[in-house]
Amino acid sequence: MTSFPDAIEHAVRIALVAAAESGSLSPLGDVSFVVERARNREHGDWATNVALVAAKQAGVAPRDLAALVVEHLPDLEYLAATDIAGPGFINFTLASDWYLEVLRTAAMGGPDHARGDSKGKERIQVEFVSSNPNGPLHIGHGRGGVIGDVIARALDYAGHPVSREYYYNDAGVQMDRYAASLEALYLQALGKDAEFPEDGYHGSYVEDWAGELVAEHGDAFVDLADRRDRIRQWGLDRAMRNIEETLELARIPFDVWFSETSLHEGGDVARSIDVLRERGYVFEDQGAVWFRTTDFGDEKNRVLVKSDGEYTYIAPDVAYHRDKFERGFDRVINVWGADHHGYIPRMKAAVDALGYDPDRLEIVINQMVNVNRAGEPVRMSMRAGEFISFRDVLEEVGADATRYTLAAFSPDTTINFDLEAAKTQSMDNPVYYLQYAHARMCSLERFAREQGVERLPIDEVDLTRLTDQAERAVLRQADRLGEEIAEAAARRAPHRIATYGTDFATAFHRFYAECRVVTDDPAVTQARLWLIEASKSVIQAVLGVLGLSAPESM
RNA sequence: GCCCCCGUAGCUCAGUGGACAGAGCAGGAGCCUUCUAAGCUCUUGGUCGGAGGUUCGAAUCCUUCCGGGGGCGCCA
Repeated sequence: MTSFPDAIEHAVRIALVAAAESGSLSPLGDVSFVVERARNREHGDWATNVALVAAKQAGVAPRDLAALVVEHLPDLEYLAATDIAGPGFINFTLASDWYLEVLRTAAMGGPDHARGDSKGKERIQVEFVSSNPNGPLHIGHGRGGVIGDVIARALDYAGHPVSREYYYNDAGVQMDRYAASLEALYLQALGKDAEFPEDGYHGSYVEDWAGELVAEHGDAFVDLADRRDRIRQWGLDRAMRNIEETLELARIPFDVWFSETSLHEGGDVARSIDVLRERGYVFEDQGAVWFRTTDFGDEKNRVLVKSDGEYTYIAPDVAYHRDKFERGFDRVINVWGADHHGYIPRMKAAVDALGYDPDRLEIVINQMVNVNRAGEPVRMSMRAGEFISFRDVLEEVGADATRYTLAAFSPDTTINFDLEAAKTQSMDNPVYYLQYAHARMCSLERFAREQGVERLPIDEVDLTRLTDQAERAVLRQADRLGEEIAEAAARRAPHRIATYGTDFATAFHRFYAECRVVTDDPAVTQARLWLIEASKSVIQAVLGVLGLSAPESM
């Protein structure tokens, strides 16, 4: 089957050569031009700027060059018209046959009809959330979670083998502080004398969980020699359970849960430092072991092993990234909050120093989320104790509206997440606009059935009865599905899918308003029922990649 | 001081080299005795933060300044 825009680009190149051979144009070298969808309907379906970019080299005015290209253009399937417009754009209008192909493909292929081919696609790991297992996820983790999840879903749809991974720091100092806090509260709850650690965790959840610990184990841990370790393990399990439950509520699945401790126990941390040392990037100074990241453009060198013999967080992270590449991923994407952006040069340096191309590690940074309630800021400090968790938000606002709010904006933009606005079932909340389109499609099909209208096999239906502009507009939008998701995946820009979904829903809602589906004309009714089937495929694909539910009625 | 993100309509944001800058909300005017009005149509509203530059062409790329947010540890 013909595929656009490739077919047009190919035809234009042929035309350039043909024009040169006919003597009306001096031969051009490699010309770099684009063929893209026209923004306005008056500009047809596809447009190329070839005449604008090549005019200077050809020594011909853009519009004249465009005319030469059009004149020598070979026959192209599905092409209905070419026009020269504006400063020298060539616009291509497709025949309605093309859109009936789009309809058949979408209607028969279901939501997966526009999935990309996996042939030759990079194997990609997406690592995200990766919150420390010492407390609930907050909204920032939630944003990273939704962004990583949608990127992974989009990559998968585009044809990439994808592995979704959660890395948890269950070793390290933060874990000690958390365990010590739990331990102190546990002992205090049992009436024992215990001092709360100065750098302990103050969240009210710590108190709640210490209470659970007492309820579960009573004073069984009090006199144990390995009390702290037992409590640490219990606390780890408790936190992980909370995190897993929250992610499940948010519909964010993972393929691999990777433990930092496993790196230490497997000797990978020490081994990775050895690798760096062998490659000449390690030195000792003031009793500490240093990684010469400045060799790779970092602003200063970084400590791997502190003078007290403890690893810094960098050491296991080096080991972890080495492990990722040893597992054979072509590309590794990490989704981090903006507060970690300064860490990128270090991590890139590590990958480089280990002998891997640092470009294979990509970091997607997402900006902060401010939580408001009816315009008033909600305090978000972990330390202050009172903070609204991601789970609280999911439970209050619902997974659909929460996910949409976190996915619909560019990761580069700071989000002001207003709980009241997100809960409102209005157009402040475009998630309903998308879902309503789906519910409407289902409702139309139900109504047809209730009226005794049976949809005939598509081969027996005259799709050429779809002649309304609104019908064609739906199919024009439907045609974009595959490339929009692929583009969103390639740019790591999940919000593009939400934008596209809104465009599609708009076209559908307009169709609904313009065209009555169940009519006195059975042929038209049949054709429109198939248009709805195709539309369902598209909207379900969009909702699926965004991880939103597709309600059959609202 | 250095680094990252943002600055586009009253508000929240799309648009990162193309053709008159878009959407939703808010404001104004219409559309339900036949398929869901969580919808549709029309309309008001913009020096794309400022100034230079590159280009046939700049909201988009470069420089610089201004404003807002975040980050710069032998913490993670």
